[in-house]
Amino acid sequence: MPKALKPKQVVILGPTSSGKTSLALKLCKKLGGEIVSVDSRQIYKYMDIGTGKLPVGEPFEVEKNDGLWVVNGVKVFGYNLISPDKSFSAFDFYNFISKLKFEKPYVFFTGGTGFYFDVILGNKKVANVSPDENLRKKLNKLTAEQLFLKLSVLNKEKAGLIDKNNKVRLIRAIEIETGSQNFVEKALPFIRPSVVIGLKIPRPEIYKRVDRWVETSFEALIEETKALIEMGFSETAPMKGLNYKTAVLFLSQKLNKQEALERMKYDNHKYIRRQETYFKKMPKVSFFDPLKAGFDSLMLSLVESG
RNA sequence: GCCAGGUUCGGAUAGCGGCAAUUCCAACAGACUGUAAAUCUGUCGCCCUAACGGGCUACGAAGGUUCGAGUCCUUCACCUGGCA
Repeated sequence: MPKALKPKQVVILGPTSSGKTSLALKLCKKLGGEIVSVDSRQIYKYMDIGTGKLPVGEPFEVEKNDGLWVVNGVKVFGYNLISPDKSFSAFDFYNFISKLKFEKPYVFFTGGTGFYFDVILGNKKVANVSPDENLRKKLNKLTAEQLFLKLSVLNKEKAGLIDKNNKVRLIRAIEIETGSQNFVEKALPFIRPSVVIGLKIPRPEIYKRVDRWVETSFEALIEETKALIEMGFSETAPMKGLNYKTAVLFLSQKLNKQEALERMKYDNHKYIRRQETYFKKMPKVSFFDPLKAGFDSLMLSLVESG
């Protein structure tokens, strides 16, 4: 067994279809490295196609284990952690990666979930109050207005800052206030990357790329969704998210193929925009366009010197 | 040829005398402190103003009625359905 190395940490973030995984795999091959997927959907088992666990168009040799895939000999942590009916939070993700052991000189944290990055980088504070499903269910019956009122009574200051229309936010805020007497909110910095690479492709180009992905993955996605429904996961949260929700509508014949493809493309465009908005304000990110000439060698030298 | 229905902001749709005009999609901008591929917000004819606001141009075309017209009337053009 090699000694526990302190690997060099590199963050690669970018919207869907920007080529994060391809880049990370290339760099791992060249430099010796492992990958941690920072992605709130790739954690689910049985959801490989729709969450884009592997870049399309290239053949891969893959060994799939829970929590660890080996892709062309490169370890990828963070895939297949749980089944789609289980809930998983940013905090759970933090716990998962804080237990990982690395054996290579480099580790690439690559993904598209900005919030997860913020938590593991320590950019965002988290409170030590666990989710309370019963409370959430109860609160969910109230209107946003009622929730806001409730929060105002509990913590006026927080109520002043919160988005009054966002029930999800309001419920969590109330949960924190009522959940525990002595909660603390603290940042949990886990990684200190030497470089933070942001992938950014001009809109028309990246839209074209996802569109192509949607077209080529559609049939496989439908098969995957069918299997998920057969396993009894149709009512789970990830099935109501990007791509899968549209696949479900197609399978129940609420949309025809043309409509489903269009819907899926638009949803992905929207998602890309939301990701870009998030990444834009994250500190210390250097953005690069992977479509520009010399990108691969630029990345190589950046990572080595960083 | 006759009868009926339609033509509205990139697409679809509401509107039945006070309208720069509804809603959805697209597009664009943004929020996010244990659901984050989720959830939520704003803008969306042109021009001026820091803002309240103001000006201009617009609902197939041309006329008309009216203080005032997507909205009513007339004619024309195009599309759709029924009868010939």
